[in-house]
Amino acid sequence: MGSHSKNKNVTVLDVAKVAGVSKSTVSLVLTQSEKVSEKSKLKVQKAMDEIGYVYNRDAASLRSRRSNLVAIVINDLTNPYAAQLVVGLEKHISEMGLFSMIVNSGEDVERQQRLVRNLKEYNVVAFIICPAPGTTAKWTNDLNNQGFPVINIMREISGSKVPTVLPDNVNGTSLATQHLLSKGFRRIAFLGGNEAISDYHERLEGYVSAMKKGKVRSPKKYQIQSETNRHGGRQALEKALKIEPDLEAIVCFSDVVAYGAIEKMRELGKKPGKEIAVVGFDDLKDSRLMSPSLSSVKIDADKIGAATCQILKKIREQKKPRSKILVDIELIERDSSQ
Amino acid sequence: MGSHSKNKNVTVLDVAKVAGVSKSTVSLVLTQSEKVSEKSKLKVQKAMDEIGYVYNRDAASLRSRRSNLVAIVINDLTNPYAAQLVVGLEKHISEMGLFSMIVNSGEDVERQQRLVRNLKEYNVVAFIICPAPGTTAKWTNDLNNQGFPVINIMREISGSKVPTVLPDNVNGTSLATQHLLSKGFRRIAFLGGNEAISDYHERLEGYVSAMKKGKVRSPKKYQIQSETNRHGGRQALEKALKIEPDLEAIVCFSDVVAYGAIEKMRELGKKPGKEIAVVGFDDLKDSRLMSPSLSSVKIDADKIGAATCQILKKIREQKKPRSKILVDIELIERDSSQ
DNA sequence: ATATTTGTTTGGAACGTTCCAATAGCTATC
DNA sequence: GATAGCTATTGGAACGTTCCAAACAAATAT
Repeated sequence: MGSHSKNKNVTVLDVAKVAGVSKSTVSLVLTQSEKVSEKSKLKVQKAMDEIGYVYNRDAASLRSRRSNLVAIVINDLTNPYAAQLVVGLEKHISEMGLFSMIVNSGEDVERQQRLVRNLKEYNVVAFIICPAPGTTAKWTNDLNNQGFPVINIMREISGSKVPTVLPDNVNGTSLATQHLLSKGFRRIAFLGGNEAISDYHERLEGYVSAMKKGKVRSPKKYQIQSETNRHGGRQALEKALKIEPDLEAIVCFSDVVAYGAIEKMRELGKKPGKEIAVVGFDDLKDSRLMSPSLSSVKIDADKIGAATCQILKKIREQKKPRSKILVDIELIERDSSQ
Repeated sequence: MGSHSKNKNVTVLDVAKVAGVSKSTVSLVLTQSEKVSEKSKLKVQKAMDEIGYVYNRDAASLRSRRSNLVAIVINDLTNPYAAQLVVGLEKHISEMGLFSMIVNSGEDVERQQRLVRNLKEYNVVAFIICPAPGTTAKWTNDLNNQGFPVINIMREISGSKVPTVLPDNVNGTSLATQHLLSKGFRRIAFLGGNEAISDYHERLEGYVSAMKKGKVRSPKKYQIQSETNRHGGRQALEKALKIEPDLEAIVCFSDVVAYGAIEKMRELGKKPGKEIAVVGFDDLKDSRLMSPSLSSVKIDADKIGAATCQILKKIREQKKPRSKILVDIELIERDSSQ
């Protein structure tokens, strides 16, 4: 039966006493200083194990005026790509010796604002934000000017001065569209997404420019907006088929939208990949394994994480980071677009 | 142009000076004490706005020996139900005036251990853990005895003394199976899940007992384990049809497994809901909107969150919490099982 | 008028760490 | 053998808050 009491904590002083050194030496060990002898280091570590010492980050952070917390403010945890992204970010952040504080804005600007206000109180190293729709440049800039480094990811805020990490959206849908054109498809629609988010405009632009470059007719009505979830995909496909019964292929705003569209095709008796070719965006884990396997534009969450941490490193070194990193994408051709 | 400097922070002393009160009074306002006059309170709040004061939780937490952080250690953020669960938990936790620290073990015990070791350093109020397979009772008990309250959710650890919140798994699959039996199906298989996790055993038990109660043959070979993702569902269904070509219905370990199974059916030319009835578990948001809409056993993430916080409240009040809360489930009948 | 109660406000100490400047213990140099 | 130049170690102060016991102010009771 262990002790439930929290009356008296084990502190560096206790460690110091047991190890036979001063508290300062213990502190040097804790901060992994170079200038502590191997002998002292071992003594201290042994003492810590022995008496069950737990480092108190509150005290450390208070005194040193820097924490090891990085805030990740994600737009929607229940979106599978967002979840994948968080995992990728977390990995790189922890490799930097930092700890991620993940919060979910749920695409709600006010909630986002509230969360960030709270997170400031923890003295976080930086805010990594995938901004909710409606986030203003002023807000991100103000936050930055208050001394909190901000990095925007996935979505761009026009006028914002904070460094931003983005996938090469334009190139992504452009490659996807070119791929479909090269397979001989002509009546190609763009499904899903909505104007409130910057990536919609970029992905749409890639599609439009590729169609133009291919000299293929692409009327406005081929651009069908929807919610960026499965249900949105279903609705968008239904609408698309009403507008263009001879639809040959679709470029989707995201894999999730593609999933919905494929479901709807089946419901309407159209064979996905056979009668209507499909390319998604994100390349979720499931896309490789479904049937037909889904062609998709892969955004490597690991690369996004790496790029974000590259900026984070610069910031910690007090150097000026690159203001924008475009992470390259890759078109993965699978059965849904043959 | 704001100041980038962090040389000198604005503290309670500055607020006190501006408000014309003592730092102690400012502190009382910050901790929302009853015994500060309305007049002082307003003066202090005005002063805080005026000079842009940011509360320093490190200092507060250090002095008061209690933080407002609750650790949520989730098994797999990329699992859609887990993400939904986190959102439900977060809501209730924030309603208690606490802040969630979400970390992802990725079903890896060692990573889980490392994360918890780190989180201890933040002096968290409690650990809410959906334990990775392989988590031992000793580990959770030790953690608890060290003075860190632990609450297990979704998965039970036999021999563990920590309070646990679970959905009524047995009843869930039992209802699902009874429902299929009442529709006249007889050759009903149980698909997905694996023995490393406690909920598998419970869900399997519900199915087995309902089949027995219905006096319907249910050989061991009707129980087909798999990974608990989409791909696992696909494989499980394929295997099931090899073993029993005249399969009439399936009870799935989770909705995600059901999604995979449904995909595979389509690939093999079997109509889900028409030729093979399907019931899932979790009731993900998508399940309502897909086609055919998926019957499922709903675990209300909000209820799990509420039950967990009920325990958390008891713990904070130093009272003994209930050692186990069984959250009721609900069978949602939709088109996939008519 | 004085004593008592009630309710607010207050300065000093404390939380557990890191920072800093000073010191001690070396070794190498002259 | 004295001095300089390292390197490793050290005690005291500081970070910004809350706790505590004491002081004060206002209202009520005697």
